[in-house]
Amino acid sequence: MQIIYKIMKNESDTTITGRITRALADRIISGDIAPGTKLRQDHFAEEFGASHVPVREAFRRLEAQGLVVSEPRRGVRVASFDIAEVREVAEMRASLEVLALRHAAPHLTSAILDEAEAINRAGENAPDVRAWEEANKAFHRIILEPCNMPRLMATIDDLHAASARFLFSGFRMEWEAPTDQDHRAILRALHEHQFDVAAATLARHVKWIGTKTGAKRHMRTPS
Amino acid sequence: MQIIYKIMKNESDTTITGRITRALADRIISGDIAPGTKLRQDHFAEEFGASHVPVREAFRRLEAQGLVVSEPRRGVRVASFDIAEVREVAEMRASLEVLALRHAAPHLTSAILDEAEAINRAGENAPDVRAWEEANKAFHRIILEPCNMPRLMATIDDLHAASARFLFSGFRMEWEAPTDQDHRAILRALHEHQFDVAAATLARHVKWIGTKTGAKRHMRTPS
DNA sequence: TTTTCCAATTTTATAGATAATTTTTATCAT
DNA sequence: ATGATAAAAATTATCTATAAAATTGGAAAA
Repeated sequence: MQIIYKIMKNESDTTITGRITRALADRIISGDIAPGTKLRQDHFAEEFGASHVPVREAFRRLEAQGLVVSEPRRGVRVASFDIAEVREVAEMRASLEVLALRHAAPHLTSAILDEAEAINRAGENAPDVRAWEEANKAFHRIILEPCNMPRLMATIDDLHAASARFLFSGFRMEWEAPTDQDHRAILRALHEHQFDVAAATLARHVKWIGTKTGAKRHMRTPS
Repeated sequence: MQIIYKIMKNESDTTITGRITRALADRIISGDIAPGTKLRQDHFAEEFGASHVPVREAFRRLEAQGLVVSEPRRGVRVASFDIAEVREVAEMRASLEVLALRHAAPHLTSAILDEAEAINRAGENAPDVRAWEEANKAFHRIILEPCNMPRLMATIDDLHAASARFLFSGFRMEWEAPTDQDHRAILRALHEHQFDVAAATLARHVKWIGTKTGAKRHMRTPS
């Protein structure tokens, strides 16, 4: 999967396929398009004023990210998920983010940690889930990025996208910005060079998000 | 990256895109097509007696697996790799395979362990690297699969493919089938329900493969 | 000789058209 | 009514054609 290093950057806007990929990913993650919905290529071709070829290519990328599933000759539909997958993604994130943190730790400057703290504060004041998730992603990314492992980061990004889906599906209405104790604890540990503590906290944090988020309802194909 | 659950099965042969994807992946992994080689869509379209549209879709899948890199409007080329990436993939594998093993452990029957042992023996008698790698992959897969985490397994599969590339590139000529002590140690630990020992051995084993394999030469774009 | 620039060629990206398959709908028999 | 069946419609997969961009090769200038 997922390894589409460039897609997260602006290179995707160069090509029609890129624009479509981004737009569809956004809608799927935000829950705008429900799990199980079948995605017709002509429909989106028309919507984006394009032919269906770039739409199909976008589908392939989304498939690689695990956002849609594709059955040959039967089209693609938005990937559905259940508690098991929520936990699976959380566990994968925990493992990989800890790995990233271990490698990033030596390169973490206090400038970076300060910025992380700023991002964290922004998250705590976020007006809605969407903004909070944005800050949350940014927080994780800024402290992990210095690991200098592009493939690892790409995989983590994909997992974040999956996590975000669960988050938006579960918390949609009854949500308020929490003060993120875990993030603070992680930063404190990093400041004091207690990398094992930081890693352990990060792992617990990510797994907790997993259970907290998806436990409420299953998002299954509407039958 | 990577999450193309179906591709490993036979579903890929249903469609032209699938056949092309499989064929190209095989050639890239085996080193048949060198890193950095630019892949022209028309060329493969002609070779496979198809148009370039399915070729492009195959490219997108390969891109997701990290086997090719694509620059908009400039085509795709076989992904090159260096020591850093070899180590990166090894570390990711170590983390994720340990995770998988932890979840698989409770479901490991002695029947499964016996089969794993048989596969291991087959690997030790393998006539060439290719056969050894096949057995190696099968060994890892059979003890991890019971974790029942499809996304995790798909990611691990992609990482295995990357590892195989390094293996084939580094050991091409001077190779002979080793008796795999690590595999045996892992099985022994699993038999005795010493899961932590098994996990630790697995992690060390995977990382060792990483260093041993890729250390010899860099595969960079021929300039 | 080297460099720069422009045209010719190649290659990618997208569109439009066609074939093949699946899904739906309507009809008929039980 | 219910279920099976077949024709019709819709949809996917692929092909052929066209447009746009990049690469190449060579000519002109320094």
